[in-house]
Amino acid sequence: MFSPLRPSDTPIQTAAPFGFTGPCLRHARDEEVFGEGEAAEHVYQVISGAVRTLRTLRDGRRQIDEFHFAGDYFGIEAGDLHRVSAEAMTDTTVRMVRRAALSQLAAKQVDVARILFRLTVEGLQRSQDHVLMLGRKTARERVVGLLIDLVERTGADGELDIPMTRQDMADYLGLTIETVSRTLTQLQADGIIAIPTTRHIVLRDGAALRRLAN
Amino acid sequence: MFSPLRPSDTPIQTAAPFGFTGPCLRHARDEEVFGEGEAAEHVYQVISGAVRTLRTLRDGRRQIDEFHFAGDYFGIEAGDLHRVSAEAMTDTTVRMVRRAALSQLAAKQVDVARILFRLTVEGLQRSQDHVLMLGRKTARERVVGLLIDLVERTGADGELDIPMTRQDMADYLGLTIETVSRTLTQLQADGIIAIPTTRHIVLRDGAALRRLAN
DNA sequence: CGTGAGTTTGAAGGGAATCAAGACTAGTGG
DNA sequence: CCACTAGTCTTGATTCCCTTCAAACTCACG
Repeated sequence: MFSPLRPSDTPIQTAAPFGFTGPCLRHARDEEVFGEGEAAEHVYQVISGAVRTLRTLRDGRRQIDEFHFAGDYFGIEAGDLHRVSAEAMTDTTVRMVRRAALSQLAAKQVDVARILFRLTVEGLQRSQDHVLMLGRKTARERVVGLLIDLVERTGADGELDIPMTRQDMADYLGLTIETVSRTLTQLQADGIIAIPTTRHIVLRDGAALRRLAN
Repeated sequence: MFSPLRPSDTPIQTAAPFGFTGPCLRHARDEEVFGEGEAAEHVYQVISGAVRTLRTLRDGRRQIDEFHFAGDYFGIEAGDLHRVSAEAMTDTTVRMVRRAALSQLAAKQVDVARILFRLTVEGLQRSQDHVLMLGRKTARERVVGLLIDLVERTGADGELDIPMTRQDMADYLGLTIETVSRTLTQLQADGIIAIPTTRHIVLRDGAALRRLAN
């Protein structure tokens, strides 16, 4: 899955929050934004669409690190290389901000540095939540946790339009696709959620859901 | 993480790197340094000994987020409250740096801000490794991964003096104490490690270990 | 309609958890 | 110096949640 940059992907300059600027790039579904091991010369922000960052073991086992939605930043690294790869989950637009420029800006403007720092610490805390989930929660608790997280980040009124496949959910939750599917079916049978279509989930009983999340 | 690690009994003391200063406090084994939910007014550095940061679910399930050794920082938060608790694993000395002071310092000195940022990003990357391990690795791979991590951070020449209990290892690896014990026994039977005493492990075959780690 | 990727469902198996003793170890006090 | 003790660790037997293997189903799209 390489990313051929089509001529139609004309970069658009737009005003970014906090003065972060850079060209915007479109990526088709499943296209790679950057790959594990590549030079980390940019930081990215999702303008529209959704991105997954992930790591892969040599034998193909895949772990999704994080889902990124409109407004979210990704691709921040300590070293020179990307340690995860990033792929568009749907047709997606991302802004690229040159890392060198960003670090210069942060050196001059304290508020920029502060914002970057806060974004990173928040990422760390999300990762810590992820660790707790993968280390100590049951399949049901994990699936419920993801649903709650998604509705808080992207959901309108308990309605979820899910951009990821069941496989993505499984690879984020440290489960198999079958277990994710079965768990969702069970939650529907319990009347806690409804699944009108595979990519659309309605949270019918938020309180019960939160009780199951732990 | 970052720290060039000395043996745990060598105090770094007086000259704190980068001018981070603050009083040093001693904590006995299993004593709490700070608790989940408490106000996060300090950032901490391990001077000697070892600290675990962890989260606990209401029903008692425990997940250790990270082990911190001499030189390592912990307790950095985005919000006002600590989201993990921290406990001394052995008799430990930690330096407390006032958060407000640190943030003022970072505002004035770019290099301080940069170092803080790098520490945080490295913490994030360690957490991402942890996620991959918990989400997609087998019990054996997890135990081996921990051993390798420990020897790289604290080990002298393939010799490990382990400050944590089997329960700590289990709670870090998302396993039970029995599984950790069985796995270590098996690794010893395979001639890959030796366990002269419970708290002392010798890595006899580093290459084989790395092969098993994935 | 066909076609295939994605999803669901079923049956069987396995890796780690749980339950249950026992063995070790360090610390304590006689 | 050595029994005593509590905490920790190891080992064994069994169970169970999730995985694996397999097949059928759904639905968007040519």
